[in-house]
Amino acid sequence: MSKTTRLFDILLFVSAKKKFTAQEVANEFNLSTRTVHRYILDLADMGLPIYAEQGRHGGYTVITNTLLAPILFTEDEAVAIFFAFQSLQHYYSLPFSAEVSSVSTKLFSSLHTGAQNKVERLRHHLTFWNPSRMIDTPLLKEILEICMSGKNLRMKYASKSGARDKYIHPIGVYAHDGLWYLPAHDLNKDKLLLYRIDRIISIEETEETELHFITLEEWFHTYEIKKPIPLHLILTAEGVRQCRSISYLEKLIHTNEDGTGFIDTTMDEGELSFITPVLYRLGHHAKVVEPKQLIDLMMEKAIEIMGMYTK
Amino acid sequence: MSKTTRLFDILLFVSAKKKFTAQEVANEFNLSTRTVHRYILDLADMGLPIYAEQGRHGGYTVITNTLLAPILFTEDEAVAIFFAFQSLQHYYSLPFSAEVSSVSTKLFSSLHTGAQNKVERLRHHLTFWNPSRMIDTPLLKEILEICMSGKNLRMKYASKSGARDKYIHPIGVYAHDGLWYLPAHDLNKDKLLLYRIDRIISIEETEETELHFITLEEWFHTYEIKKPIPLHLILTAEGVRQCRSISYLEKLIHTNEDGTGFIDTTMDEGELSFITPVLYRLGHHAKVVEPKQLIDLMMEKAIEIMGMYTK
DNA sequence: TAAAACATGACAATTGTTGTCATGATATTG
DNA sequence: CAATATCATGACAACAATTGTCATGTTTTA
Repeated sequence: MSKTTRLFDILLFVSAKKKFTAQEVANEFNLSTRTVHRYILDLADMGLPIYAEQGRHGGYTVITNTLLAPILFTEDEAVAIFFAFQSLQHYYSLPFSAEVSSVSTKLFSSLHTGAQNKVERLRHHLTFWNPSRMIDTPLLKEILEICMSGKNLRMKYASKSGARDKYIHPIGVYAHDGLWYLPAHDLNKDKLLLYRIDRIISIEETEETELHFITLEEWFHTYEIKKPIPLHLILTAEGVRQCRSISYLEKLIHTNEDGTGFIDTTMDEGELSFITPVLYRLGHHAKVVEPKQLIDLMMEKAIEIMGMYTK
Repeated sequence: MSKTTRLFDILLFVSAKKKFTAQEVANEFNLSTRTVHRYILDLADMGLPIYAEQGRHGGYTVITNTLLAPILFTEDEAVAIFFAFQSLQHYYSLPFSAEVSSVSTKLFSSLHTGAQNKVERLRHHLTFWNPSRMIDTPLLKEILEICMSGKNLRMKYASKSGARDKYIHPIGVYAHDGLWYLPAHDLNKDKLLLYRIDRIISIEETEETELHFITLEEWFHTYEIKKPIPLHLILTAEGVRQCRSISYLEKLIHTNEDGTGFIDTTMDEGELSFITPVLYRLGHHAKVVEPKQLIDLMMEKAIEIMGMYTK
């Protein structure tokens, strides 16, 4: 085996072990301790942050986190990583903010000047934008930990009606539009609900549970209709155009030859509150045929608004 | 210099040069051609995709993109890259889709089994969600190129009133909520406008221009009020709560001791169309005091809706 | 056919690596 | 304080790897 390969093997071995003696490495790799000392000098020269403690119970200690085998990237790949991180930049809270900047620095400095310029130029013309929020989500990391541990959670939550105590089994966390959400099984109400993590005031971890709950992936793909109600809309040509930009509706549009269209599907009653403002904005470009409830909600709102501004 | 270092130097040299002869490398690094041949064999063994053409004008050719010096990452950094890419996963179109999967594979396979499991577990509990769109944006890459070249652009654009020819100077592209946008200077109307890239039907590049336009960064930070109008809202406690989730308004909220609040600011007339549906949804939780125009728009909408559903 | 390139083998000269032994420094333990 | 376990470093011979030179091919093209 070549010296280089062996050196990297030792690098991985010691960086995983964090603390070790020369003798241990010598045994593991069948080398003399003298050679191990020489190797460690080489690794230190290569920049591995390692220090030695002398005397009985002494030994070497590696400071960094566990290292990975060196990876060769192409320039294009480095650029992709760069912009992937850029897309996270707008988040006020992230589970791994330190890593984002350390990786960016490593990559950027390993690019030659020409490529660095190219990245800089790209940065002036390409962005992944998210609303930059001022809302802090201090409990994010802790809640993610609890999700992974499979434990239940008692928390104080700032709901519509004030601070409430909740007892839940968290499924996972996800970010959307600059905010962090927590889908969870409410153990008091026995149903799946969605919480905003920034609205969680305090938490109190509890025991592990035996019960199996769905995963986050399943949560996203579960589209459970509990109380099915019909949704039937008639769209003008402009209505079709606008609905195509609404991810929730775009897959449901049927288009006529003249450019107008319609939507005829079944939805869950719970979605009414989401769809009402959408249809509100569409105005006469989307006429609701069914359900009656939706028409009523829109009328109510219209009356509410009119009542506010007419004497 | 150790063989390894030299080998990597040569790797970087040849991967940047793409096509070269053994003699060139021998001169560059002061080696005999025999040794260079041996080195190239080593690199090929290490997996560098390289092939040789024999005969006069022959030489070696490296197939991949330019490679970077090998980079050592920590496990945590690898995980961060993973999830950064995950956040891009929902985009139907990306300027660098191939790289995303190649990097993910490289990183994942370099993790040891324990860490692979950890990533898998994290994946079940952490997601960056974006609406997954079905809208294709085939011209994205080309338009990004044109942005970077500084050229003007003639295009056919599917606007509200049908396909229109536009003559613009593109500033840059950005993604938001699963869609790609193009801020650009309209050279006919002489003002900054925002286009949806998926609505661009065809493009036709034109000459470079001398004029200086703003960068994408500046575009995001420019908040130009052309026709200032006042915005004065009175919020209930629930209105305050809801406004805090609207990134556009959250910074403007003033809160009273009892939990209610108000917004008193100046905005541009152009923002009226954006803010009307927002206030509509807030209903009686946000009462508009000023401007009159906004009240009128809301009343109009309310009348439009009422007219649709009353005989 | 000559020239320019890759391909590969043999071999001696040179260079690099390793283990052994030796010596020293430093910290801990009984 | 002496014994012990650890790092640190030097010298040197045995061994292993690398390199350059020379030789002999092959392939392609002007």
